[in-house]
Amino acid sequence: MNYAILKKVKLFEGLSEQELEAVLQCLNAKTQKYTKENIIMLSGDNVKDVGIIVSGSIMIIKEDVAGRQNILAHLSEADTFGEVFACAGIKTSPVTVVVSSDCEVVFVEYKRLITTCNSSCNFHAKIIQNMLQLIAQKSLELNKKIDYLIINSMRQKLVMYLLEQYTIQQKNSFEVPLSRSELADFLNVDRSAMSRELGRMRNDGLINFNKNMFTLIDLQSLKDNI
Amino acid sequence: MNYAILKKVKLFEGLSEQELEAVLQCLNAKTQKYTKENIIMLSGDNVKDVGIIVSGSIMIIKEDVAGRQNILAHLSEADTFGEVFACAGIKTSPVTVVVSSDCEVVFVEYKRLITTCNSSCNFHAKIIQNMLQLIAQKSLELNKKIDYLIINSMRQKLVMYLLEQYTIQQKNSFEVPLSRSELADFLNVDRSAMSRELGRMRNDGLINFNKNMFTLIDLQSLKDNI
DNA sequence: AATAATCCGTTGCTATGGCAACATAATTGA
DNA sequence: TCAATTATGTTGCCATAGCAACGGATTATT
Repeated sequence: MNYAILKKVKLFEGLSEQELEAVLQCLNAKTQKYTKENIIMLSGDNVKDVGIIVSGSIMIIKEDVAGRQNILAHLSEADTFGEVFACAGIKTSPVTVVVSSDCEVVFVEYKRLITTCNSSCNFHAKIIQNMLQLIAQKSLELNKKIDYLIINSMRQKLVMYLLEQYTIQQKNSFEVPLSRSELADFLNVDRSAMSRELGRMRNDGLINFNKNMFTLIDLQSLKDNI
Repeated sequence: MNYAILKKVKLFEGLSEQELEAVLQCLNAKTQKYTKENIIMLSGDNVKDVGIIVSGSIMIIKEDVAGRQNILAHLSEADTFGEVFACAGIKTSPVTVVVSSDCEVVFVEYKRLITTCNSSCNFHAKIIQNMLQLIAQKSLELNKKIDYLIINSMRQKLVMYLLEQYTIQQKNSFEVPLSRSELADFLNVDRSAMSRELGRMRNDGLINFNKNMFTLIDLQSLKDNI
C-alpha cells in the first residue's frame, strides 16, 4: 500500500498513520491495476466499492442515448470515486469510469466505510464527517457542470471555460489541460464545430492559441460575449 | 412548530419526538413565511441556514449567462434545501430558490447541525448519518438532471421525460406535474419550440395530450426515438 | 525510418431549435 | 361579469451547430 498517497486522501483526513492502517484493514482494501482506455466501471454496472486512485488518472463519463460521451470529471492521485453512489444506497452506477492514464486503484468496501462497526474502529466517525464534506463538494462540482450544460451558445461555453482557466491560472496565457476532443466532450459540443468556433474567436481578435496554449487577447470583449 | 411535518423530514429520521424538540431548540429553528413568486435565496447570496419546507412548495433554479431559467428541482413539504452548500462549506449559493406556492419554511443553523456539540445532543450522530444519505441522493438527482441536459435533441428529451413519468405512474395516460413553460425550463428548451415538437409527436402518432394529460400511444416507437 | 494511428482543422450541407410576434384559450381579479 | 393577465399554441425566419468527409499534422509502433 502506498501510504504517502493514501494519507492525502480527503476521506482519511485527520487520521493517524496507525489509524489509517487499521482502516484499510478494516475496510478490506484491495489494490487493482488498470491500463489506459480500460473501463473500471460501466454505467449500469453494480456499484461495489469505493475506489481510491493511488496513481494515474481516470475520467468519469456519461453517455447520452445517442452514445455521445460527456466528460463529468477528471480524477487523479488521492481522488476517490463511487462514494456518492455507495452513500445513496443505489445498486447500479449512473456513470462510466474509464482509465485515462495507467493507474492503480485501491478499493474499499463501502458498507464498512459508513457504518460504525466495533469500538476499535472509532475513526469511523471521522471518516463519516470527511465523507459528508467530500460528497457535498462533489455535488457542487456537478452543480458547476450544469452551469456549462445549460448554456446553449458554444461561444459562451468556450468563453466561460477560458475565463475559468484564466481565474485558476492567473495568467493571460495558459495551457488548457484538455485535448480538443476532450474539451468538446466536456462542453458537450461537436469537436469540429468547436474547432470552427475557436477559429472564429481568433478571427474576432478575442483569443489566440497554438496547440494547448491559449492567450486571452481582449478580456473585456470576451466577458461581453458572456 | 408543525411537528407532524417535521417528523417526516429525512434529516430527522429516527429521532424521537423529544429528541426532535431538543434538536430544533439546539439548532435555533426559526419559522418564516413566504408568498408565491418571492425569492428565498438568490444565486450569489450568502448561504446562511438550512431550510425545511413545512408547507407549500419551492423551486430550485439556475440562470444561465443569458438569463434563461432552468429548473433544477421542485421541493415541497418535508423537503430540505441548502444542506449541500452548508456541508460543502461554501459562502455563496450557486442557485436561486423561489416560492412556487405560498409556503412556510423552518430555518436551522447548519453549523450546529453537523458539528456535535455537547453530550446532551447525542442525536447529532444520527443526523449526520441522515445528512450523508440525503446529500448523496441529491447528488444523484443532479446526476439525473445531467442526463437530460446532455441530450441535444428535443424529441429525445421529451421522450425521456414522458417515459420516466410512465415508469413512475405506471399508466399509459397520466398527468404531468409541470406546466408547459416549467417543462420547457426543466428540459432547457424554448417553450414555443417545445410546443411545436409536441405537436409533431402527436402528428406522428406517438402521443396524445390535452392540457396536462398525456397519453403514450406507441410505446415502442417512442422508445425507438431515444 | 517507414507505416499506422490518432488528433485536429476545414468545409459544405442541412436539420434543429431559438427567437419574435401574434393568436387564442384559460385563469384571475376587480 | 368583464377586463386584465397569464398560459399556451402557431408560424416564419434564420443562425447555430451537428454531421460527415477529407486532409494535413503529429504521435505512436514496428
